[in-house]
Amino acid sequence: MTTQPTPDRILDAALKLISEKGYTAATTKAIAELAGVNEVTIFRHFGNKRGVLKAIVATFSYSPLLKEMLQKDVTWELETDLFHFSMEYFRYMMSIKDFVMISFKEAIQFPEIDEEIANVPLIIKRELMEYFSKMKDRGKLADTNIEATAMAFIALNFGFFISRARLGSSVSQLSIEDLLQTSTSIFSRGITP
Amino acid sequence: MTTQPTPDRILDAALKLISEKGYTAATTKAIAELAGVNEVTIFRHFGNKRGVLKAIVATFSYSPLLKEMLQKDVTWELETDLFHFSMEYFRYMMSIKDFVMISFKEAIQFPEIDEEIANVPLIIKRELMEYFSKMKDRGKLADTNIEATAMAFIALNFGFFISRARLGSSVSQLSIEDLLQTSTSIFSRGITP
DNA sequence: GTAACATGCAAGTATACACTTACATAGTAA
DNA sequence: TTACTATGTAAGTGTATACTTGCATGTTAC
Repeated sequence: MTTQPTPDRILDAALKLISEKGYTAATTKAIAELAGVNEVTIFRHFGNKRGVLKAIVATFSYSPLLKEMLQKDVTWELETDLFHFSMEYFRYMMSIKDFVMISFKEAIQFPEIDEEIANVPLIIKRELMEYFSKMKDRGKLADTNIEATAMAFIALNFGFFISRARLGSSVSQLSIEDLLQTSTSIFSRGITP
Repeated sequence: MTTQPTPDRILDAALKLISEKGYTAATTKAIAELAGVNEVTIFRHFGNKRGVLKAIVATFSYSPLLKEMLQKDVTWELETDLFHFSMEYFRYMMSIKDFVMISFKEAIQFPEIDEEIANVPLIIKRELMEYFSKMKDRGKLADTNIEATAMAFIALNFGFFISRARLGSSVSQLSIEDLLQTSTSIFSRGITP
């Protein structure tokens, strides 16, 4: 059994507690306890509490991974691509779920976090619009406003993610796969010429 | 100029500060200052800080208003109804925006709030499913899974609301009306037989 | 073996916070 | 007037929090 290095354990614990309780309510004492280290160790590594948050933000900083992910495996078959995109998007967002939750809680007090998260939909919007443009050129897309179409698709997937992340499956027992299957089917039908 | 009664002013100030900073970071001192009252007055009215939150939750308690709103002005013309629904939903959510934000921040620490908010999609889902069922009977709906369809439509609208509430129009300059027009058009096209 | 380093432990400081108490004051109702 | 109610003011209490300091201990690198 390999133990994680101390700073990592601290960041993991902080991520969990801050995403659950918010920055102010997540005390350094509780973070230290959860990480299994002494409270002073936190200050030795990160200077002060804010330094811990800054380190968390740094680990989530925008990576080209997202853009890459979106461009991978394109088949130029509308429903296939939209479903694939939705699944990838959902997986990606779930992987940064705790960070998204922090950004919801601390957006006003820590604008740096907000910027980091607000970037995601912007990147996705650009990629989607490019994809839709090309599909239009190929005659595979009805004559709709491309930006609005992209925004609608983003809203749809974002909505699914937030519902699951916040409410779990209490609203609907259906699996994400089923839900995304249906939604992308409806959506692609709605924008097919 | 009529001044609001003291308890109301306190609740308004608390709603604003807690929705911005979260429960722990919104101090009673700051709430009192914003409300223009003395700090002790808060405790005289609400006992303790938690009492303030409880009072806020009470004012947002589920009213039959939402259900009523959803059943009003149904024309049994798919696109018209969906657009009307989306606009009403958006307006309603915006009116309780601060409360939704609090529920995002304090869900784990105050389950009562969570229940209150988690109710909204449940009610809407039920109403939407009933509407879709009837549309199916009238032969105006393609043969899709009704629950998944309702969930997709909810996710779509929820996504738009959260985007606006959190990110404003930084992601897209298009007006909500335009966005909802496009999205409902796509959606209704996608589920029309 | 020894020096450097990371961590634990114990104790402490200053501050901010929720909340209390006692008293003064102004407005309202009988 | 009198009595009551709502609020302000001033002063305080106990606690929790972020953060510091000094010293002990164990591990690693050479």
